[in-house]
Amino acid sequence: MSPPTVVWFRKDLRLADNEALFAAASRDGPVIPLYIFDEGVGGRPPGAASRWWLDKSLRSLAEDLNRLGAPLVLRRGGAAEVLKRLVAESGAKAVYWNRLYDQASIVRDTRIKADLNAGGVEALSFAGGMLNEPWTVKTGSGTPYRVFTPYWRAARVRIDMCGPAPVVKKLRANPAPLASDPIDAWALHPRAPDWSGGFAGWRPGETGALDALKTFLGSRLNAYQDERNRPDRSGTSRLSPHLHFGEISPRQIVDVIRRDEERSGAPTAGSEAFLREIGWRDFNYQLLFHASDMEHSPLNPIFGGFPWRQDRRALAAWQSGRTGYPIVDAGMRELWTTGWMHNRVRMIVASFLVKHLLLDWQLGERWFWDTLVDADLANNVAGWQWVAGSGADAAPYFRVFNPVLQGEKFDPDGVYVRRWVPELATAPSRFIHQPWRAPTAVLAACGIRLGVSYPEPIVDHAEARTRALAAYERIR
DNA sequence: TGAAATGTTGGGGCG
DNA sequence: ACGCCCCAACATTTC
Repeated sequence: MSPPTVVWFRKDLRLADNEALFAAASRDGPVIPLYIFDEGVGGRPPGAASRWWLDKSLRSLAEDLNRLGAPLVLRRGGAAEVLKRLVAESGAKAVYWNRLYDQASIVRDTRIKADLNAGGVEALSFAGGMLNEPWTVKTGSGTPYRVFTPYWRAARVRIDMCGPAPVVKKLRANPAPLASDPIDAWALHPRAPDWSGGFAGWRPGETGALDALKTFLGSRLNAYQDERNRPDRSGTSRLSPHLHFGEISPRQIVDVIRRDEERSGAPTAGSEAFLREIGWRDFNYQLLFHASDMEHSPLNPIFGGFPWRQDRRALAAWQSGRTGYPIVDAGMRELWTTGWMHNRVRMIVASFLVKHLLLDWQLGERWFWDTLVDADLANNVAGWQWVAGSGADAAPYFRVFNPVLQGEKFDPDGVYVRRWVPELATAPSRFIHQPWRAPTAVLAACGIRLGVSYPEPIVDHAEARTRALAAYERIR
């Protein structure tokens, strides 16, 4: 009997387009699928919303693997030690995994690979969940791209060369059963209190991911370019958490879109716009790969001296959706309730924290990390630095979103605001994004008491804008 | 993947 | 009829 191969699952909780799993399944011996819950080395621990998702995603993966014949082994602890022990227990001669690209994971995995190899165990890593790995797309002079558009021009043509790995249909189980933690023991699902009631719309796991993609392609892709900025409608793919956990890979998405295009003749504006968003994900990964300290410090060094304010009350108002700006508050409450926020609104609330409140983007980044089901180091860090103006290809600092205009433009009837800020549900559309401008009689007729049932704006937009521009002048 | 300030233009009211 | 002014509407520039 050939020795078993361990497949170490990380951010690739899927059976399709899983190179490591496919390679292991193609060998003679049994396959031991393993997931390690490692809260120590290997980057920051997942936030609360991510833990909620991980719980369901692992259960789904375990079911799928059972169906293929090889049960998922769950273990907790330092990855190096867990792997060493499992290899000894099982007599495995190979450990396969799909690569991660953040600094902490790279350091850990490199060491593990060397240790395993030194112990006579073959350690192999495979291309994971990107269209192009971070080091593959370079400018003519060999440096990484810092601006998205030229990056995408170069990356876009390369993605056509790679197709997804075949779906794994059958696995040979390890003859001897291996100990596995009961997943309940990891307490990933919140209790006392269980605040996850609003997460019920999600279906973590590979099946849920494929269904989400199918629904999106079938009904929303065509209009994506126009609808994706409308938080009052469901124009986005909602694939972000599935992508983060690797329940579906970008390559699968490209593949499905391409076959869709072949059927209809030509690429549509919708599919190109959507691909571009997947391209942003790759772009962010390669930014963080080439500048790993951007997790903690601004990519543009002049922002190191930025005069951020300290204001716990303002931060709390932002976090809890009580800034008095309806579109901001709606977004923050959608996030808190569902673990997700529409991308357009993410830009608005982020701009508000950084520019209107002059609070350090890292405070917002940490909050998103804890509350988003799709919290992803590269996307989160790059996104916040983009908004703050300190990142690569960033929005210029003087570009200050006006939350009233943004609301009127992208949520014209206030449908989104009414949904998430029920205190304002009866406000006339004219004033839904600026209730403080409504005549007293109008407010009274709707039962709104500013400062009582809904807050007054915690900052004045014009003043905040001037203050932000002045702060920028100080570091310029 | 903005907004606000400033500049320009052209139609219409009006003396 | 003519010029002046007002002010949308749009364009450009500045932050």
